[in-house]
Amino acid sequence: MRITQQEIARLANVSQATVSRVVAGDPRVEPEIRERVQQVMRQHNYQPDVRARSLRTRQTHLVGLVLKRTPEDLQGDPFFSLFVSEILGFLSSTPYHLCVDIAASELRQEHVYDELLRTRRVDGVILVESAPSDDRIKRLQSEGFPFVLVGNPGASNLPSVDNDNVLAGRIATQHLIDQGYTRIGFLTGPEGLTVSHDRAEGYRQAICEAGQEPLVVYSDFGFAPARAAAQKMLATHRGLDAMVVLDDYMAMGAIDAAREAHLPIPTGLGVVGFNDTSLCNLVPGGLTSVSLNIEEVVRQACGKLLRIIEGRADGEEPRLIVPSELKIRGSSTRDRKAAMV
Amino acid sequence: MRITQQEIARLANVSQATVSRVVAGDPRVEPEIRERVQQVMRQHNYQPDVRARSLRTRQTHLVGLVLKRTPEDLQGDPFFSLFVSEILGFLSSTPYHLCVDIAASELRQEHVYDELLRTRRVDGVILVESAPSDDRIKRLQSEGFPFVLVGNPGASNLPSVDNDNVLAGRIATQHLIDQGYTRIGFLTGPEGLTVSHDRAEGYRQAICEAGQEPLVVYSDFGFAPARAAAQKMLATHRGLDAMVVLDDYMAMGAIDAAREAHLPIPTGLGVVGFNDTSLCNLVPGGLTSVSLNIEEVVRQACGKLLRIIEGRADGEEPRLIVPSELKIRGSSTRDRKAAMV
DNA sequence: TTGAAAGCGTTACCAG
DNA sequence: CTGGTAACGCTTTCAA
Repeated sequence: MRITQQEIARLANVSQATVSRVVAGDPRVEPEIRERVQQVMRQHNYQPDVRARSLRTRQTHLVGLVLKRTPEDLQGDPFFSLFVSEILGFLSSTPYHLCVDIAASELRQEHVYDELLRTRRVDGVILVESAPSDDRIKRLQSEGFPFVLVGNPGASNLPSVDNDNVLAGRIATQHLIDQGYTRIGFLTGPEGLTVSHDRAEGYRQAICEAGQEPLVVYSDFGFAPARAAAQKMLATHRGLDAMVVLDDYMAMGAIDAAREAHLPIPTGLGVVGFNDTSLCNLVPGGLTSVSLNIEEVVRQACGKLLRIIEGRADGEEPRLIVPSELKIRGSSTRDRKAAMV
Repeated sequence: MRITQQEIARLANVSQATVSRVVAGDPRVEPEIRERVQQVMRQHNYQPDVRARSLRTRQTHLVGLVLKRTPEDLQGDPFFSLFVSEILGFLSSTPYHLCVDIAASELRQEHVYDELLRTRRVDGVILVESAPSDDRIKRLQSEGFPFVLVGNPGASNLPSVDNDNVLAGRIATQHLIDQGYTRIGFLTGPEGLTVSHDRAEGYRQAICEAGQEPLVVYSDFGFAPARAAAQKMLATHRGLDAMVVLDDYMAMGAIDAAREAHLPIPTGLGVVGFNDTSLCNLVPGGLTSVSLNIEEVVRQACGKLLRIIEGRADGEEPRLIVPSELKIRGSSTRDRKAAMV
């Protein structure tokens, strides 16, 4: 059994309360006594039991991240790595830790929700990829549980950090129009997700302003589904000469489909992705991508969550928008003629 | 404040002890009473406070994963996604959760170690990429703290799940030899890591048996460092016609370096990676890779850890080896002549 | 400045 | 089968 304050107290000939004060750095302790207690603590390598402390202080110093995807969907997705590693980086300079959970099915969602929040396992949660009508959000709100949304401001005024996805979709599309592409499709994610919808909306705006015909195709996340969807798009719509794709990973799928269809990139097919992940440098000439500054988004989201948890988020504007930025590479620049395949 | 057993007891006109029994599913409760209590619990959506429970039972149902890399190193690395998502998948069917931490510097390591283990925040830890002489391991052992090593059996008899990395290195190398490559280099990870060393050892064995000259180059993890190292290798050793690379992600860097050096793959340069990640399908013709069956490794490691935590690992063989398997694709098959670049 | 003691919400033991 | 009660290890009043 681990050594307790009680033990330390006995060994240092003081009361357990005094040991607690020394641990807490309470100034109301005679320097001499403090020294004696610290000595004993060091000697026995004492560390306070975080479970007992949690029970008293009602804080676990744990933040939860609940992912809605299946393990399979997560596997090769660099967005996930980026997201998690950025959270870890942020938290490593705070007293908080990260508790990750995965809950693909509705049933699991419910369960994880209960297990994480209602049992008070974590102090707050970061939610990603939640639909605007997400049930969890209502429950979170009604329970007054600290949370922050990433990527889904929706219409309401919930604490969230997001990109202007409509604008991001616009930027990507406008860039392709400016490069002279005339039949531009949009390959997006599953229906019902705000990201999918918003970026498609921006795409529509730009396309319509340019007097072109919009074409939006929904697909599941991931390389293979995107590839299949892109194959179908290319087969069905022969004139297609460019694609905006919901994320870089899916864009890799589209690029693979183009190769199979013997369409050189960017001359035969222009491609723009989102997230500006490390995947972009993996395709010859590079993949043009709209950087959403995820690092910044995550940092802001974590900061906001901790402030909410600690009650320091008083007059703070709940919604925050982090600007996007187009990173132009070979996959969309016709003049460069950086052929691949 | 969340509702407690005390409250439930009052509302159901029973003692708090009885409520506890109902929660625990103790059979020694009058069915009628049980029903009444459950009714009240449902009504108020009662969930036991995990912090109080942890304090009593001395179990947090949390397993820790401590990563030694920096957030930057983690970013685009699909091995990390794979690893974590597999753990999550496994744990989601158990009552355990995952607590991830990152600790790049020695100082942080020490700190995270204390914070996670000595404070009893988690029930056990999964260690990856630890050097064989890792200080943490000794401490873990002397404290009797449950842990399992992944990827580093070293010489000792610690609980671990691993691949036979020497064999994996051999397989990869032998394959290139069989394909007729005659000047094969090995681009490995940082020095001092068992994986780096073991795979290089297998490489050396195969190379020497074939009467070729070994060439091992160390590099940091990640795309960019690997690319830089590969560039240097290709510049310094002109005859080089194939490379075994420590992981797929780094192999992507090597492939990029080859493209810059105008070496077509696989005719100009044969490449074999490790891990068989989704990256392999991202290069035209595919990247040949030694699958380490990470999914299986992770599953075994998690299972073993939980057994150790729960004291069910009695006579169990501590070390476990999961077999590797070569996945042949275009990047190493000369006959196919699937040129890229 | 220090100590005694009251919880925090459970589990588990011991009587009845 | 049920209720009372003592921990679990800590923080935080309240007196001294």
